[in-house]
Amino acid sequence: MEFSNVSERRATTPPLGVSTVVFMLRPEEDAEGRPGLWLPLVRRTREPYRGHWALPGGPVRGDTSLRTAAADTLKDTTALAPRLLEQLYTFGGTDRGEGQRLVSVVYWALVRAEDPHAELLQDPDVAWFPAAAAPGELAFDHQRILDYALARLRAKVGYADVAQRLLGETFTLAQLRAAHEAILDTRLDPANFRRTVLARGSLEDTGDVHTGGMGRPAHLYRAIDTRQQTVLPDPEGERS
Amino acid sequence: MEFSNVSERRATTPPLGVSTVVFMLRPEEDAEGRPGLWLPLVRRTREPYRGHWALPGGPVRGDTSLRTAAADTLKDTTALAPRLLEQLYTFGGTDRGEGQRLVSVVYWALVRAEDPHAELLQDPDVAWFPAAAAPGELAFDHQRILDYALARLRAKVGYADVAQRLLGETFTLAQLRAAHEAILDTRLDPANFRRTVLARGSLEDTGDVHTGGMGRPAHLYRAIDTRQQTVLPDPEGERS
DNA sequence: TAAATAGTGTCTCTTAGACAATATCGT
DNA sequence: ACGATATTGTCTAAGAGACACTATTTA
Repeated sequence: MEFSNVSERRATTPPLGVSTVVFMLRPEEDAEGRPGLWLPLVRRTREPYRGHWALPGGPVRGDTSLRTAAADTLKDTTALAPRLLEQLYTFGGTDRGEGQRLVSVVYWALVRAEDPHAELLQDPDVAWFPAAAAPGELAFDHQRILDYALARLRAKVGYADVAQRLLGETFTLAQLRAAHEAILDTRLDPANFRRTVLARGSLEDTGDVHTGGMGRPAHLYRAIDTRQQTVLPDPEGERS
Repeated sequence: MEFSNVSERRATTPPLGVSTVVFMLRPEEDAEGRPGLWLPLVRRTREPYRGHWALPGGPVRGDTSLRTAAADTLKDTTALAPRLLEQLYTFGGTDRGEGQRLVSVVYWALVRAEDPHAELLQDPDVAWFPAAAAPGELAFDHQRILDYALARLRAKVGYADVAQRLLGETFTLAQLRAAHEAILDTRLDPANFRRTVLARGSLEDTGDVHTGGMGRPAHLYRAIDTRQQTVLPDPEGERS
């Protein structure tokens, strides 16, 4: 962008980092037998906030885009490719905790619950936590960032086809509904949910059914990407 | 935020800048006698893109917040305090035009149409342009940024009380409707607009009427800030 | 008076939600 | 058969939009 108004640029450009709020649907049942939203956190090994949990992140180097930097830190922590990766907000207040100035471009991501747990549990400094009950006091302003990411996710799930990214290739409407319920922390009427989500036109009936469950078998659906976007896309998001 | 995963930070942190898309409602009538959306641009005096128009902006110094940096550049160009200043998006691709890498945190702002024109017109390198018809080829990726800002504004005017910030202390519903029409580039039904906007509960009838116009005098309304926010606020936005 | 704008009333259509009713599976 | 879940049907309430109608000013 270059600087249109100022003739000299001082050597005081603040350091720039990327952090990512990663959400995953943990299929293990919670108290009421329903899946829940979890996120990975990293324990800080240095001051400030040594020992506190923090969002995964890292510095931005001059030769990588912000989005790539976010994707890289995501791969480092979860070893998964994000099913959704969008920019959340850039935090650049002068006092975001313990003195030092840092500008953080924060992304949020959704990943599928496939295999990451094992290797993560080997590292005691990386762990998954319930999104609504982060452990103790998070480092810096990360609790506020997490709250904002959750609020954005909750808002977005109401009008965009987002929750599907938490699930596998095919899924029943009950599973998709469980994902919505985990995000919103409410119960949704199965009948109305079905109509609402089908009306969006982003689901395709595979014809197969999911048998083995409790009651009547449910049809399996697949996400189809609707090329005619109705919502504002991330301007630097993935091309397609 | 500090870096949780990476042990060393390279000295390659990209330079950081702020730019702002400023919208103003120009009361001078357009072809059909209606106000229009305008924005200020700055002519580049250096390479690259010398001579092209660009969004006003500047570097971020280590001791100012991003929001403050945006407000400062706004003051430099329009000499007005923004009635609304929100973060738009952070552009940080590796090739945003003509080589050099720059990360730009972009804000968008609304200002009232009061007095800025005079002093701006004295500077041939700062000028106002219709938002929908920016001059020639803008520098860098600024045309895309402008498009995105317009899209966001158009989306937001549908659910948030934003257009009022373009007007003065008191205004008629016809003036507010004209602002909406300028933003959306459509005509709105006066009757339905009245009901919709009054239902939001953010307007207060002053009791006074606006006389001197063509037909029946219209009541003057005032914006009241509804403390119970229903939309997601800018997380680093103004406290209140 | 006519023209113009402000403001009210009404009608239709769509959508969200509550909730009843039916369908089809495991046990 | 019974319990559980899937799926469909139906009813109501709220909101958006089209449009007729009334009210009050200037010319």
